[in-house]
Amino acid sequence: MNKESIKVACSNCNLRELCMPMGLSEQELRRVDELVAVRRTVKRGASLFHNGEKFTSLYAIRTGFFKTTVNTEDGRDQVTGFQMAGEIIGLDGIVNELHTCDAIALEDAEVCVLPFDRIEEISREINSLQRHVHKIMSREIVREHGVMLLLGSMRAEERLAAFLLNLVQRLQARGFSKSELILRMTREEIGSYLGMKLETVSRTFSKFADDGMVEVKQRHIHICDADALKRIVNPQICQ
Amino acid sequence: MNKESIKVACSNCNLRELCMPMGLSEQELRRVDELVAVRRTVKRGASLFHNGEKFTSLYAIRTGFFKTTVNTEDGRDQVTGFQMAGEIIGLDGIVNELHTCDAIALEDAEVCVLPFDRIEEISREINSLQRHVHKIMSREIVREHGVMLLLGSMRAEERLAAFLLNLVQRLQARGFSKSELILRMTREEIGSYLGMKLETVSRTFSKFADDGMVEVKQRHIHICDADALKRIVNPQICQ
DNA sequence: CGCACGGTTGACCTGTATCAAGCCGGGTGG
DNA sequence: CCACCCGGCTTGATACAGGTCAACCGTGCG
Repeated sequence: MNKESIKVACSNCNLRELCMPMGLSEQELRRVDELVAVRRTVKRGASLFHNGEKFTSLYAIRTGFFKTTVNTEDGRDQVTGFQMAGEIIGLDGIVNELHTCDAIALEDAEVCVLPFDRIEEISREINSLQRHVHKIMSREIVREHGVMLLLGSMRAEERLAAFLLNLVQRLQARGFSKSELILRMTREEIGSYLGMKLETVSRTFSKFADDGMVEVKQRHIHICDADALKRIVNPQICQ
Repeated sequence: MNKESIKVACSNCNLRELCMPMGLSEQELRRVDELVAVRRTVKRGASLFHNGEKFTSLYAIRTGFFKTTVNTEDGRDQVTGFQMAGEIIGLDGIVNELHTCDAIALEDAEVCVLPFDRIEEISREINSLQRHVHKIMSREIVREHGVMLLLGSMRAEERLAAFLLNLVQRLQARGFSKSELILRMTREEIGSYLGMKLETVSRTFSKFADDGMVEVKQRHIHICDADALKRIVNPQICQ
């Protein structure tokens, strides 16, 4: 476990518009800067927190890429999400002050540690921060509704197409290409997230490639025809 | 849409320990009582809110039983949860100030309307209420992780067994029998929630009945052997 | 009473899992 | 620097859980 005490300021972080509410005054910004205690680096493959660990803080991802997984006592496990820069992890820990999932870095990562009692304290004073915290939690609930829809009612091709479109859309919002991406996770992790086996993930990639929708070269994905993928997810609408 | 203005007090509601934080002072309790504007009754089959409607309030269920569903433009829909007395619905609406799912009453119901800006206002003053709101949202996130695990990695029998055990456990917490229950939803709604077809739900019920684990008579379910159900969900642990 | 909706059951089909073999590419050690 | 190894990926053959389609039943309501 690697902890470093690099003091940082949200006020001049380039991810601010992802983590923080808009339209704070100078004074409020300074108040929020106090919130971020330290940054912490997490090496690829290491965990940010584990199921059962005491919850104290949320984490804002500055760089890197994470997966979160829940696991049953009998060894089954399920990837519940993939998180990238600007996203917040750890919300699951609030209820029982224990984390209920593992957060594992899929590449070397750096996170801002946000002690939760400080968040609560400051959000009592700054209304827009309070609202922001509520929105972040609500957004996570809505995201999970989407995953439930995917797992409950889509077939393999639809799931993978939806997954790729979602990833590329989030990357695009961060200034990356909307047609080129590098997967940070294995086929098995994708499969776990999408409720399918790694072989099925692989076959479905191959099928998409055969149909000329994507080019797949290991973890390098080029999306040639995003509309075709959209039509797979939602056949009715896209003619 | 049925709206009634019955003024009520949380402070002497018998569901208080489900909706409200513990250990409030007299004065705080009075403050919280101001929160609940009105109650609203919802007839069986009617909606409390719809996808796309403006979000203003959360709802605490006083009596009755709801389902929430998300739907795609192309007509697919997915039940994301079943809610009973003491539970809070509407959290999905906070992010975009629009509801993103439908809440439908499965039997005549009564809810307390909790205007969200009042919740935010009062939770700035009462720390334990603030913490309580955060916990409710976090609990919903954790619940959905559980559903993702179910949908992503369990087989039909495991899903239905987990579903029954969850329902009966929540009913028991409300003072009902731990072996007897009446399903408020159709086989199709159960199937949607569990990511399986209604025929499979029906067959799986029949199989459980053949194996002597439950007695099924339409929507009346008697759980004869809860341990056997637990063993289905989690074979490793329960020998 | 009869209709309609929800539920059950059967026969058959298909999508995905499973099992197995082989490939590719990157990192390590000689 | 090259050879080897190993983890991750692909592909094929086969199996099976659950989906689909269809017929029928039961029950509660108008």
